[in-house]
Amino acid sequence: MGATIKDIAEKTGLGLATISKYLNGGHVLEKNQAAIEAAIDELDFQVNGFARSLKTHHSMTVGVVIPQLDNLFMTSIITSLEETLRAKGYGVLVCDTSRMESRESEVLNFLQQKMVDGLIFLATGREAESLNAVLNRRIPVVLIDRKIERFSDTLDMVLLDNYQAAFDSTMYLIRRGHRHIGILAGSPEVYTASERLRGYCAALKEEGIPIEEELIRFTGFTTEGSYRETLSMFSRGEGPTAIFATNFEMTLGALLALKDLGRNVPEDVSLIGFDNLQLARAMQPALTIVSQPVREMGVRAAALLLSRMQPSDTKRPPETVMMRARIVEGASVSQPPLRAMR
Amino acid sequence: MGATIKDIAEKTGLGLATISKYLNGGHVLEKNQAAIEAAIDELDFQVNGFARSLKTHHSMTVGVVIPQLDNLFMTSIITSLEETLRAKGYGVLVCDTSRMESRESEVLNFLQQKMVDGLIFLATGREAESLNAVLNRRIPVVLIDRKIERFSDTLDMVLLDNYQAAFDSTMYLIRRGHRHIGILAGSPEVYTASERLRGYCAALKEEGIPIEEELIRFTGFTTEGSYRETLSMFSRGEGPTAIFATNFEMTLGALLALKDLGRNVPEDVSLIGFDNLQLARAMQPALTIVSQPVREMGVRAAALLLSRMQPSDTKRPPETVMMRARIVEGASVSQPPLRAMR
DNA sequence: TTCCGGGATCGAAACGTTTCGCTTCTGCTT
DNA sequence: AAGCAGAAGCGAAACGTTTCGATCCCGGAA
Repeated sequence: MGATIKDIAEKTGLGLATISKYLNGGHVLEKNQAAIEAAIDELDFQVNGFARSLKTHHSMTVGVVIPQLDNLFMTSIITSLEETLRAKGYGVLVCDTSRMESRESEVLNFLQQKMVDGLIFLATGREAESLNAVLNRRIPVVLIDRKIERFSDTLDMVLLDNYQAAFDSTMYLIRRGHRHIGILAGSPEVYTASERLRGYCAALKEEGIPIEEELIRFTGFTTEGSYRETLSMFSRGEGPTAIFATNFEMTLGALLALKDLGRNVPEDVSLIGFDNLQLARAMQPALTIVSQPVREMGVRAAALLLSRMQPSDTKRPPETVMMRARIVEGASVSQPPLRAMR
Repeated sequence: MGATIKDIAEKTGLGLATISKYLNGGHVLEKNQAAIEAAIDELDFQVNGFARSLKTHHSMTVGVVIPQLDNLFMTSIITSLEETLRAKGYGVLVCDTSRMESRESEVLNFLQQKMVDGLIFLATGREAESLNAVLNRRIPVVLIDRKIERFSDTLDMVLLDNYQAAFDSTMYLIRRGHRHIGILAGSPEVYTASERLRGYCAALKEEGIPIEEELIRFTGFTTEGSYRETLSMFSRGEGPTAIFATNFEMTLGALLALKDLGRNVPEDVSLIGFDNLQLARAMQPALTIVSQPVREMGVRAAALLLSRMQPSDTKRPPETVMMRARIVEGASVSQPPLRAMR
C-alpha cells in the first residue's frame, strides 16, 4: 500500500542508496534533493520504521515503569522526561505496575518484547529483582526517585536528597521554637519515606530533642491514613505543635484533620508539607512546603539515559545525580515569638 | 548478538516455519515443542519484534495524545486504558502536547513515524485539523472526552454527557432552594466546558430562574483563576447561595476563596464540585461532587480501539459511547430548610 | 495391498530498509 | 594534457521474521 524507498528511486531515477542517504540527513546534489522531495510528496512516502529498525537495531523507543500513573508527582516527572526524549526522536512507552512489585517483571518482559532501547525505572520495592533479566540484555536503565541499594555501583540514578530535605525542614521547625514535631511518614518499606524519616530523626538528635515515638506515624502515603493519624496524634495529651507531612497526599490529610480539630494553621499548629507547589501557593494560608525539582529530575534522567544509549559511552562509570529540594516559605509555620510554646 | 529463529531451527533440527508456528501459538508435536522450548531457554532466544513487525505490518503499539500529562483526570483515564491495552499485547506511547494545539500535528507525525497501529486522541481545541493526515493513512482513531464536531460521523468517541451532568447538578441545587447559583466554567472554547455551561443554563431556564451574567465566570480551569473569580462574585451584592465548579482544580479554588471570605460550606454557601472522588470524600465537609467514570472511560476507549484495529471490522459504523456522570452526595450542599434563602 | 486425507514439517520468497565496497564524475593541480 | 582527490551515486547483501505452496508420513478405508 504505502510507497517505499524503491518507488522513490524509480520515480527519481536515482539509486536506493541515494534515497536512503537523503532520508538520513546525508548530502545529495541539489537537483536530486528536489527530485526526491517531489517524489516523496507525490507518493506520500513515509519511511517504514520496522525495516529501518530491523537494520539499525534501534527502536528509538524507551520504556518507563512507574508504580502509579495517576499520581501527580510521578506524572510531573514523566512530563519533562517525555518532552526531552521526544525532542531527540525517542518515543515513551509507559507501564503502570499498580504498586505491585510482582508486576514489575511482567512489565519489564513486555517492554523487552517491544524492543525498547532503554528504560526509566521507578521501583515499587527496594530490590527490583526483575531488573536482572533486563540488564543481562544490556539494556541501559536509569533509576529515578527510589534508590536500589544493590545497583548503586551499576546503574545511573536520579535521586532527591530526601535525607537533607527532611533534615532541613525539621530544622526549620526547630529554629522556630518547635520541640514537639509530628511526622507523617508514609511507609518504612519505601526508600524515599525512610530517608525522610531519617533526616527528621537526625535533626531532632542534633538539637538534643528527644524522639517521641507517638509522633512518628506511618500512613501508607494516603490522605485518608494521614487524616486519621493526625487526629490520633492529638487524641492524647497536647499533641505536637508542628507537623511535617512527607508527601502531597499526606499534607492534605493533615490539613483536613487540623481543620476538623479546630486547630488553626499556623496559630495553633504549624505545618510543613511536600510537593505540588502550585496548589500550596493557592491555599490559605499558603503552605510552607518542600518542593522537589520534578521537572529537572525528568530532564536529568532523560539526559542520562540518552547518553547511555549512545554506544560510545557504554563504558562511562555509573552516575548518581543527587538533587536538592527547596523549602518554599508560605505562611503555615508560625514565626517566633511562638504563641503555643510549651 | 541475540539468538535468532534460525539458531533454534539448527539446534532442534527443525525447520524455520515450524519454529515460527510454535512461536505464534500453533500446534507442533509434543517432542518438538519440548525441544524448541529447551533451545529457547538455552540460547536465551527472544523474538525480534522488528522483523516480525516488518512482515505483519503491526507494531502492537498505540499512541495516546493528551494536552497535559500531569493532570489527574487525564492520567486516571490513561491508567485503565493502558492496563486494558497491555493485556492485549499493545504498548502505549504517550505524547503530551502541553495544551498547545499547534503541537498536535507535530506529535501525530511523530507517532506515525513510530508506526502506531491506532490512536487515542484527547483534543486540545475544537477542530483537530492535524488529524486529517492520520486518517488518510487509515490509522484508527478514538476520540475521548472532547468531541470534535466534524468527526462525529466518522470516528469512534467516548464522551461524558456533560450537558446532563451539569443539568442534574444545577437541578440538585435548585431543588434545595437555590436560585442564585454561580458557575465556574473553565473556558468557552473547550467542548466539555461549554457543554457544562449549557446544562447549567438549561436547568435554570427550565425552572424559570433568570440567568445572571455575573454569576457565570470563566476561569481558565485553574485553581488560581477560580479563587479570584469566586471572590469577585461576592464583591458586589450578596453573591450566590451556591456554586457549581466544573472541574477539580476549580473546585479547590472555590473552596479556598469561600474559606477566605469567611463563608462556611454549606451553611452560608453550598458547593458542588467535580472529579477526584477520593479527595472529595476525605474533605471536611465531604464534598458533593460530580464524579466521572474515568476508569470506565479508559476501558471503553481501549475496547473501541481494539475492535477497530481488527481488520475484520473496519467497516463497522462509528460509535459514540456517551457515559453518565453520577452525583456523589457529600455534605457541601445545604439541605432544606435552607438557612440563607433570599 | 493400495489409496487417500490430513497433520506436521519444510524451504524459499518477501517485507523495506541500511550499508559496504565500488564506480563514475567533476574540477583542480602539475 | 595527464593525473588525482573527493564527492556523489550505485547495486547487492543482509537484518530476522512470516507465510505460501509443496512434501512427507501415518493410519484407516476400500
